Amino acid sequence: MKSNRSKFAVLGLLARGPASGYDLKKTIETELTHFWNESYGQIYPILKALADERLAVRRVERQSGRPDRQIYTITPKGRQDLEQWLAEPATFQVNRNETLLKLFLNSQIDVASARELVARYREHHARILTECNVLEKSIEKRGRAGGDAAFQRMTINHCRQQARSAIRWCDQTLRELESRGRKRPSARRKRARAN
Amino acid sequence: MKSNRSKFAVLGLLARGPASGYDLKKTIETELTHFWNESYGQIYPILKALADERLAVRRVERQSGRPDRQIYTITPKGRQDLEQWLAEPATFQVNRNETLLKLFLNSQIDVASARELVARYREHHARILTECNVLEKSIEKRGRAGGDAAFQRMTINHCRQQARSAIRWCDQTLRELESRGRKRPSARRKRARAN
DNA sequence: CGTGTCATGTAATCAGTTACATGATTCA
DNA sequence: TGAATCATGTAACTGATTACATGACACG
Repeated sequence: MKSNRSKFAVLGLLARGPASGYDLKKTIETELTHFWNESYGQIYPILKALADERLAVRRVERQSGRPDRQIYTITPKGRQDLEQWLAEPATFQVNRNETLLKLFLNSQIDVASARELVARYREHHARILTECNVLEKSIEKRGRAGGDAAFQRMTINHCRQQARSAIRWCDQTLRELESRGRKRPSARRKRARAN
Repeated sequence: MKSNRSKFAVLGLLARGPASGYDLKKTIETELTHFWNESYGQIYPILKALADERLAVRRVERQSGRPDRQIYTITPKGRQDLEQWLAEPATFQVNRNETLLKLFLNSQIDVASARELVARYREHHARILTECNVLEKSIEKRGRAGGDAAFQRMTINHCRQQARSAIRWCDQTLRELESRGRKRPSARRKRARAN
């Protein structure tokens, strides 16, 4: 482990209250979906490591009929480490975008598949947009007491605005592709016609 | 290798013309920077693998004074595989956003560091924005003959619009944080005052 | 004389996903 | 009866970065 982002994601969620690995996964999949993800293959080993480092303690919640729940609670030391990490500036890395890569490389190929590519991309972001709206409504309803909800709303706004902007780009790009498709057929189609 | 995205990124760039690993890295760092990246640790082994699979052929360009260049040229089979991959729909994965994660987790902590976080995020996107403009000018100047430039411009537009949208979000969020900072001090500051 | 560029490659390590194993319960 | 949910974990593997090794030349 070097950057440890997953570790602090887990630790940070524990700071909101005791939880099991299963719980955490649920939370990530609902509240953080659009800007974070973790698999069980990361979560469970990390929880174990947190306990080893005394950043969290583990307690077993017995259940009948179904597997016992392993509940982790953050320790003061855990909180301290977390705050330290939160105080450090966030790092940035390139967001790889397969759609843009394909579009870029498509130049040699054909306009129809470029259109297809962008259309799918649009659908994807339309889906995200509706998911953001659903999520926002759900936090409105349960109206968390803490100032917590405001921060969550900020993250949702970010995702929503990015999605909207992506959709606008798609529409504009589709228009461009359309006019291109009419005006000058691609190299590939030219080749096909020549045969 | 399962999804092989890096492999096709490399192959796709070779489709634009013969190049060395060093060349490819350069291209990625300039033309694809905002939506793709590859390290030498990926590029060189991939080039070797492409040659093994006959998707590219390798030739040595002798140089005096400096190391020989290993030039790779895509083969017809390589082009075929590439086109197949391009025709497949792009996959989507969560774009992990460390800033949003920290903001989300910050709820418990303090408003000042949240502000700092967003301010840095803003700077980051302002930087991207200017880089996009520089890049666009550079492709305008050299005015590639092919329809190539249009596709590249599309990818630049995407990145630019995302950056603009991010900046707008930052401004809006900073305003919100400011009003919060005045109205109700965070839990942490409250604790500090209580002592 | 030091920094940056040109140029290629490998090994070690980290980060992350997927597949597999297990098994009871609930709901349609 | 079959699918989904609850629940935890490991092993194998893929994907990607970083550090290391090498060495000449150009530029200020």
